[in-house]
Amino acid sequence: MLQDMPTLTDVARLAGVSEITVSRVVRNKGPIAEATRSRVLSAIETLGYVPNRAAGSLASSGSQLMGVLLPSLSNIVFPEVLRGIHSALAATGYQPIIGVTDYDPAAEQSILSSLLSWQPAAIIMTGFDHTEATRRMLANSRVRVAELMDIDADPIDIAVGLSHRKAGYDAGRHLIERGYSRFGYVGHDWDADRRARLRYEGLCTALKEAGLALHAEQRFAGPSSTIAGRDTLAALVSASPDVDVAVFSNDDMAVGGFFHCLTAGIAVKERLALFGFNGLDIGQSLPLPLSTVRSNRLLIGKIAVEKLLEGGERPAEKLIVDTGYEIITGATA
Amino acid sequence: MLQDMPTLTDVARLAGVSEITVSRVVRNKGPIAEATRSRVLSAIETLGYVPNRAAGSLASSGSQLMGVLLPSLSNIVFPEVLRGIHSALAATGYQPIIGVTDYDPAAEQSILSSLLSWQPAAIIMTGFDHTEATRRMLANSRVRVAELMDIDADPIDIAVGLSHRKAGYDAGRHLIERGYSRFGYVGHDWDADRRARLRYEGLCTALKEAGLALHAEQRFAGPSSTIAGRDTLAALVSASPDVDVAVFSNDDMAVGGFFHCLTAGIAVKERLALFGFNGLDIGQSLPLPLSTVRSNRLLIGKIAVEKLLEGGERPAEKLIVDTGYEIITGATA
DNA sequence: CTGTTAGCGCATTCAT
DNA sequence: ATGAATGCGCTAACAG
Repeated sequence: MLQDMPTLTDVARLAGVSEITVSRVVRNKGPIAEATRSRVLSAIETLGYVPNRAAGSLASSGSQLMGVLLPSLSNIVFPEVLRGIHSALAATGYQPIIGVTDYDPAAEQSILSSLLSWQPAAIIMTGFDHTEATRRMLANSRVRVAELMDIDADPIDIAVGLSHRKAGYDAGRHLIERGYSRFGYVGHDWDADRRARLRYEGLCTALKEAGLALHAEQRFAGPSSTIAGRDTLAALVSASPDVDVAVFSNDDMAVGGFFHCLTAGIAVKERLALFGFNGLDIGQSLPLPLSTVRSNRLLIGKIAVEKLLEGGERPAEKLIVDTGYEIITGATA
Repeated sequence: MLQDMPTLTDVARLAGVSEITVSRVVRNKGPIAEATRSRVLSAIETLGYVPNRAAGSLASSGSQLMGVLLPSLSNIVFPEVLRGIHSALAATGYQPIIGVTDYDPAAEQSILSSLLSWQPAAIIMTGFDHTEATRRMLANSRVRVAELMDIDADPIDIAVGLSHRKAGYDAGRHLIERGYSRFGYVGHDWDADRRARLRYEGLCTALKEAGLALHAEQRFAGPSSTIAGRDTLAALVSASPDVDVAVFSNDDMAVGGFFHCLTAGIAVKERLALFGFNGLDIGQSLPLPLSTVRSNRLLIGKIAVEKLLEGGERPAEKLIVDTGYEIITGATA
């Protein structure tokens, strides 16, 4: 869509040097005499030259693009990961080129192919749920790949995240130690959100080990949201009024649950304890800070970028980075 | 970073046709016999061919990329705009390539130059606050540009958004009609967020016209957040206990204010009314749905893409699309 | 420290 | 409906 923009050749002519010299100045590569450099720089300035990266990318068979595949932008968690990615990228001159899969492996596959066609330096994906074709494309292209959020499975190359199963387990232990025994679970659709399910499984394991079991359970048949959490807790409480703690699939749901308690006049913690997952700001700004587990979304994005850019070729060894988590005691449990 | 990936030539050889025929099949362009098409398609399949868009872009001097410049990813509003952009793009085969400016025009300029180097089909930016160099680059490149969120100034090409000044004014009128008279304003840093300031100005105009003025005012010296809203309202109320309505710079701040009222035992609406801006889900899921103004973030992103892709060349006429807003009466004012 | 040569993979002419 | 020739703007590899 551009037009007769100035090219390397124009800059070179004006500066009285060869094209490759201009190229070197632009990329800060190779030794350049200060005098030439500044001559070139001023030529660039006066012409308003903007390099054409398509050409550069073609010539060097590589790009300064990093492909990012996110399942969704509706869940605040992924913009936060993207923010971490962006913060690590900012210093480097790389740009993220993003696609949204809507939790659909087939969509992921088609978007991946379209991202790969830009010869990205690396690919960042979410989770381990890929089609066979996706795996093949990744294998053929040999780009480095990071799979984020989760470390409960075997990665293609690099995994950065936390063990959701273990986080769920530890949350269960924590609550059991605090004396709760009649557990309710308030969840959302986990066909899409596989990690919520892993936390659920971890929780159940902890209960079983303590000779307990889930006392009640309600799952909203859609994505998580404050409103879903509010309504689903209402349903849970009306079906099983005697639960003493509600564990939510995440903080959004838990904040909604908190609102329900306010409305229904349920004394939070005294009569019903609430526990979330993620450690979002909104939960911590509640009149009673939410008891939850802090996951490090920014860090996950940041580390993924660092690790991807660190090495050159994809090594034989797979890499798993555990960004950990931390139980926030809070005031709701 | 790729390696010996198959190219058009390989596909052509395997299918027994010329390169250009393969190219035509890939791009669905020009007349192709069904027989050849399927032969080519299966060759593509067996080789696992992925087109190289850098080459395509170079040859055709255009790309299927849309540059998106966002001021921030921390404020939920911008991921939502991005979601609108993405939803409109999804059908088209375009990919967004994004940059985050942190509200800094100089950063915007450098990121823009880096985005332009990919020969994007169009550019989406936020607001009207650009450096001179930015304007020059945009003029030279001749790409179509949409400036989002705001329509209170003269756009380069297309503006999509709403009049924040008018929204602030209407909010003021609405509250005055409901009988409030001792207005407090709870804001955040508006050096960055120019639109918050426009709303503030609109509010002040409405007050002045009614023979009123702001009774009290507190501005948090940082970005908006629930916690900032909570603490800043606390400061406002302690300095001026007699305000009867608090107008917040946005919903995040207002939700924080609501939490403060809960904690401090202030009867919302009876003793102190609360009013926000944006119409976020979180505000509407409060025990008392927040009184606020709905801005249409998804729509803004969506329309921007549609308008950008609609025409070919940049026309002489500038285009301004008002996506409007709507006062949500809610229950907090 | 700087220049020469040769192509990267594809799309745009214009033919056939 | 298909093909041949040419070049997009840049960089790798080697010289010098």
